[in-house]
Amino acid sequence: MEKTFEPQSIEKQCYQQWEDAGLFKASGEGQPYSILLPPPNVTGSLHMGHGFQQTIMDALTRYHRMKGDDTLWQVGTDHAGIATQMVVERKLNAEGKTRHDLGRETFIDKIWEWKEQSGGTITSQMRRLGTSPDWDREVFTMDDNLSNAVTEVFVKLHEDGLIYRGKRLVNWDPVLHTAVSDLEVLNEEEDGHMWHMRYPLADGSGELVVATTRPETMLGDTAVAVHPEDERYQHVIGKEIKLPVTGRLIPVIADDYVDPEFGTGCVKITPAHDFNDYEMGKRHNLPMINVLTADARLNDEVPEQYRGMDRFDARKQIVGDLDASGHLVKVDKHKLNVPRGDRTGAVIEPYLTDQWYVAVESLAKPAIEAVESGEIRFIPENWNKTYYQWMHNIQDWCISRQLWWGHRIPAWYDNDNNVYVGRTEEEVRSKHGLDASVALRQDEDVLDTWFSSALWPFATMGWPEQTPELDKFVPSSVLVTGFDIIFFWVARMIMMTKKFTGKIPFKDIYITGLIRDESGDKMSKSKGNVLDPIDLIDGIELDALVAKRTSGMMQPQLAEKIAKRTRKQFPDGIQAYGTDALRFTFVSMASTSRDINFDMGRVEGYRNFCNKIWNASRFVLMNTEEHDTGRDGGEMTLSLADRWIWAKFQQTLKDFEKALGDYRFDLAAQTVYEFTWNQLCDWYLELTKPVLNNDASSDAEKRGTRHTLINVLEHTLRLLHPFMPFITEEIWQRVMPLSAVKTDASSIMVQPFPQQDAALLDEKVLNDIEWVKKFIVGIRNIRGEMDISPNKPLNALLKNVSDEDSHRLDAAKGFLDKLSKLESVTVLQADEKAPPSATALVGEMEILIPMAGLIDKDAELARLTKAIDKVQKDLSRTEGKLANEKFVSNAPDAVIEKERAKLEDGRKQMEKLNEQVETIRSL
RNA sequence: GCGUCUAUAGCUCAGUUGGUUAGAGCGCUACCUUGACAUGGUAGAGGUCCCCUGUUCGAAUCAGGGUAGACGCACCA
Repeated sequence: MEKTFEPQSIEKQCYQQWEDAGLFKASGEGQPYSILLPPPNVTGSLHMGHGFQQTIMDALTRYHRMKGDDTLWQVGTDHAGIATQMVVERKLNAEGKTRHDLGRETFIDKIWEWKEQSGGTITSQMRRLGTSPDWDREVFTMDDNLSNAVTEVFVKLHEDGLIYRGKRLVNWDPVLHTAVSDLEVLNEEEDGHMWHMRYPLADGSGELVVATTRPETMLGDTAVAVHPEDERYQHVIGKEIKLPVTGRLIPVIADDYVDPEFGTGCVKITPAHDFNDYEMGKRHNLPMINVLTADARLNDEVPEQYRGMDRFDARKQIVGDLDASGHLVKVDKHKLNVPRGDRTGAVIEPYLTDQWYVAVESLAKPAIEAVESGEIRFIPENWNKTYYQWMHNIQDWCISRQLWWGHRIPAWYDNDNNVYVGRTEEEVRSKHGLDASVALRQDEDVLDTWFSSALWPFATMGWPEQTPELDKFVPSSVLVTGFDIIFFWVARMIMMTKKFTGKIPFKDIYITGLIRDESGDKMSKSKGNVLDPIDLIDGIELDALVAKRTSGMMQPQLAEKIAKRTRKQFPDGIQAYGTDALRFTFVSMASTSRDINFDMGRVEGYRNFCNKIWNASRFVLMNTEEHDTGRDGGEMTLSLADRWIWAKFQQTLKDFEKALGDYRFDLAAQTVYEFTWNQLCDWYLELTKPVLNNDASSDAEKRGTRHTLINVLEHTLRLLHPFMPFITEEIWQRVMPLSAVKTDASSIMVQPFPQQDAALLDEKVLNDIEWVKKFIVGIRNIRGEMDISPNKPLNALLKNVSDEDSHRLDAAKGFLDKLSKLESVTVLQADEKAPPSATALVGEMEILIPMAGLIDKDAELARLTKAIDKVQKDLSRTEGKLANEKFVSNAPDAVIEKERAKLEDGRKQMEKLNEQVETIRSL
């Protein structure tokens, strides 16, 4: 094996072999276990969030596959209507064209072209990450079978009266020229103004002052409202206002909605351009005057001088005109929430249009119950509150989009605008008896992307066909996703899957945190703090990284700052850490917290961990290759250390599986890291040396230790495999032939996961080695603090040796001599006097290292004083507790027992330490 | 306005139903090229567990109230 681990040399080849061998497919045997990949944007590329979540999904998939489950990770991509259309449109714009220049058909062809060209990016990046979904089942939301499912669902919901078409106020994105759902609108507080305007009464008897943040909407005002009990305005209710600028007459109405305390207590009402006003308009049968065009210019409903003006230009103009005519009272600065489209950032306008809606109330009910009953479980649990809050207040879902890229709505209109819904035009014609003489045209709109995503759990399994997969893999075992799409996606999947299959879509919903940069900022292009998972795997030169972060920016003026920051943070670019290190970093960061600050230091640490595994394996192979490892039998004697490492392995395995069951990947990672590095490498490998490098060891002893070495490593590789697939595969291929494993299988990934075996968890052995460790550490400690070279052999004297100590000493003598470099160990008799020494305590046994010529008196005194302080501190606490009668009478016996033992222990230690101090002082 | 979350070492984070000497990684200090590994080893330093009050024999952990921050939903023109 190479001296250092070089991931890039093995990963790609390894993956290819797995995929070629068809190892990612469900086995068809065992309990079904399945995970749905949240379909990424087909033309997107992998970001840290994907890397994070997919690593988790892959770890679960690999784990369950090894456990023998019938494991399917269903993969696929999403057409991402708005996002994809925007990308292609932007490319067109760069050529000086718009989609309208091309026309619908040609434009859609262009998008398909773009999909062909860049559609493989994210799936090939997933392969770099080592993910193991069943690629043969990969689907795309616009594939025929998924599109059929979409149509089927639309038609059925329409038949059930749960999809309807209606003219309503919607959130309109004037850049995209489409309606968007409530969820796609972000409200942010921004600085704005409040304009106070004077509205004269038509009869000349006075005026009312109204205030607005959007003065241009006054052109569409159809009333002024006051509170019905507002004494100031009783006399004007029912009178008419002569609307400035337009001269239109509008009524003064009374409505509870008006807050008399706010402003003047008079509100201008614009039903066609404000959601609250719209409701009031309906209550009072007010006319609804739409004054805007689709791109938010003023339309022909307004006085001529404003027609065709952009809404914000018109705002200035109108304010100016009102001022000039004396209708402007004042302008105040005002903070307000501005609704913006989540894709475009454009200010959203409430806009009166015909759209398709899903009536969600009846769908929401079973979806809420599924979570309330515990059938579906959120992890962490508190997310169900977020879910309930939204579901209990859910509004009908506007599903039509005035886009071209997506599933076209299966509805047709005749020339009288009668609407017919059906799977095809033929079906519509035959169902409604419309012959060829009736011209039909299909609805121009497409469906919200999330409409098709909502069907993911069953559409990917072949629905509406009744397939075996539908039976087996619905519900799936766990959904791994971010909290940002609980409403967009998770809730809607639950509703749709319940409605169309009667089943829940998944049992567990594991909500991951959001990956942020090292200081907690969201990673974004404009902040220039984005990390590409592939760059962490392969490494990237500084210049290339800077170029990447500063190219294609929406705000090029930020480029310089970003370049500077990047050069400062990564003066040497980013090293190639390899996939396994990155994956281990991801799992180790997956705690319950909502934000995860990505720390490069962790990746480096886990790269070192990979290297550690690599080198430990080199050691094992060096000592087992061309040796008898007992693979084919032969007498074996296991050393204390051999039995101990198996016990430790079992402990680790148990903790690991518990953590994984709780979705605590961080704890699972920590457990295996601690075992591998601190137990296996730091102790066990060292403890094999006294056996293997000792001519006095018997063949059976050597065979036993070699057998343990190779097989514990083999087990550890399988334990680590779900998190670190590549390095474990690479090493396993060399280790397996020496181990007890006899298999035809070509890969570790289809080996069984290690089995828990309580019989190996030998408490006595665990305690014995703890004693050995304490012994060795005690001596190392003396060396460290006394400045005695680690190489200098020492003679140790032992005092106060119990029978147990004595047994342990016999069993572990070889370990002790070697690991703490002892020339001799002498047990002192009870009455024997010891020479002045440095001391370490192992329980009650004293290790004495005679000081003659070695040890500095003051240093030893200082060391002892420190030890005494520590013990004393503890002792006083314990004494205090036990002296407290309330403690003794209230605390559980076990706790009291523990404290008593501690007290006794502490006292004995104190005694020994004090004796030592006396001895040293008397020198 | 309603709801959720966070605060522990210089940094990034763990800490199970209340009982630990409050831990890990990175960083820091000293020593060590010992035949797996300097991407390493050994030993160490480093904490007012955000603040206050309470419950309790006992609180990082539970309750109440603050402070600072993050987020979601709904919003008064």
